[in-house]
Amino acid sequence: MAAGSGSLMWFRKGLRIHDNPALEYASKGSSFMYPVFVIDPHYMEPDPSAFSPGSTRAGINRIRFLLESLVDLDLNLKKLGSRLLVLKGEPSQVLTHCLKEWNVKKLCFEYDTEPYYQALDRSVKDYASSAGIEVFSPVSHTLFNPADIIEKNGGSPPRSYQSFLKLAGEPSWVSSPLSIRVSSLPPVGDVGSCEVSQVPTMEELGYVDNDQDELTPFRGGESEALKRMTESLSNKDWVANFEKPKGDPSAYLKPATTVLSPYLKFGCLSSRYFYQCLKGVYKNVKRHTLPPVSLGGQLLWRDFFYTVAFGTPNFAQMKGNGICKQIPWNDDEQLLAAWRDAKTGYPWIDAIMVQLRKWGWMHHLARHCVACFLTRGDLFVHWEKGRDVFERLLIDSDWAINNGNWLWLSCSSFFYQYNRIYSPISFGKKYDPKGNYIRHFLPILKDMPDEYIYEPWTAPLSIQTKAKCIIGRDYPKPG
DNA sequence: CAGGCGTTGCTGGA
DNA sequence: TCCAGCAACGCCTG
Repeated sequence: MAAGSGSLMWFRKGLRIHDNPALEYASKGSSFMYPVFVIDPHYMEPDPSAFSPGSTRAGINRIRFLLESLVDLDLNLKKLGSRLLVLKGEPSQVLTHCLKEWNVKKLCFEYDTEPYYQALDRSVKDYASSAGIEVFSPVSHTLFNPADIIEKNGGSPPRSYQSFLKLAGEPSWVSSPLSIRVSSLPPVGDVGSCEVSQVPTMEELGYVDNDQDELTPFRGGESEALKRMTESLSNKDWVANFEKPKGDPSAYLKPATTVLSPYLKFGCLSSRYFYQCLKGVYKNVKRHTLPPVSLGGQLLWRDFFYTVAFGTPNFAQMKGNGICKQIPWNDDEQLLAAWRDAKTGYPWIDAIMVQLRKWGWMHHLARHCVACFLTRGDLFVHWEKGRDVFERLLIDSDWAINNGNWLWLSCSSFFYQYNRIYSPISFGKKYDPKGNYIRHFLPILKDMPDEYIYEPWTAPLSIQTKAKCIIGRDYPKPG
């Protein structure tokens, strides 16, 4: 096939050109480079039996976000003289076939700490080394290498944020420039018999009858990520004074946070580049907030959860998880379904669940409210059940962070002050006394007077009639 | 092994 | 807006 040396750049996360060491290495000294993304049926196969449109593991919002990110990646590759090759199938089989067919000498992909990729990458690496192919798999998804932190701590991950900070220190790369701009890439070689396609549409993937009436307002892709980051960082005052717990969870027209999490999840934005840019802002202001509440602190939380998740066997479950408190949760499918389908009868809780379903994103504190409500706060349903719903519906769904936060909120690990419960009535009222957030996501309650919007079951029947919302008929009464 | 402390609770009072 | 009181867990440090 290709004379000289060819390389294969395998994209999974890390859907970006900037600060992408695997891409840089793949392009260096190669006469051909094959940039590949594999549509993995494990994640992408439509599942009509799921509780909302999408696949078994991802709702349509996240699948759409991924496809948008791939389209943008393809465009950015094309500007550099390359393009994205999309293939379908079980990734290790597809990869093995491509490696054989294209006769490449180098296989490059970003290191991934999730169990699914740990197993997958093992099999791909095994094949590559048996075939004499060089494998380059750098850590570039997080600020630190989780394995380094664990080693520094004597083999086990730190279990508190403060001890994590001490172990981590400043990232080694922080003062040296990251590779942000790429001027050109090697051309794509002959694809031979491999079935290469363009980035598919939702319809081509088999998502035909999307009955969802409102889709996420957040568009995927590296270009959008960089634009969004630049906009957020341009408000230096806001950046310098950012305190996560002071954000307003009911703000939806202009969210109280950056909403960069979905871009970090897919690697459309490099967390390291974000960190460096943030440092640049901090340098130019008199004073700024600090971890854990600062904006930079949020990136460190991300690394904290990646580190604990990587170093904890059975992290994503209660049983066999050494850091998880063993709690006799109930297994009530009806309570779970009411929570999942926004039918608890508490407008604040239900509105958040509707935002999750429609947007695939809610404010961090809103997530806390519904997670607390499902588990230790009210329903006492197993955190793994809530985790599954979030994992599927969130566009920023991240294995380590999602599981970590469910462990946190259910008081199973990291946090144990179980008497601190978010009130499903008064917590939201503090921020949004008129209930604008509820009215937007639960329009059935849009004419309910302010004084009853958080507790509509207390409204006299005459008021309910006037508001065209009878509790128990048009909107549920709390169980 | 005891004491300090922990990103983001709630209510009620000043 | 800030505080005390509530009741009280378990990790980390010395």
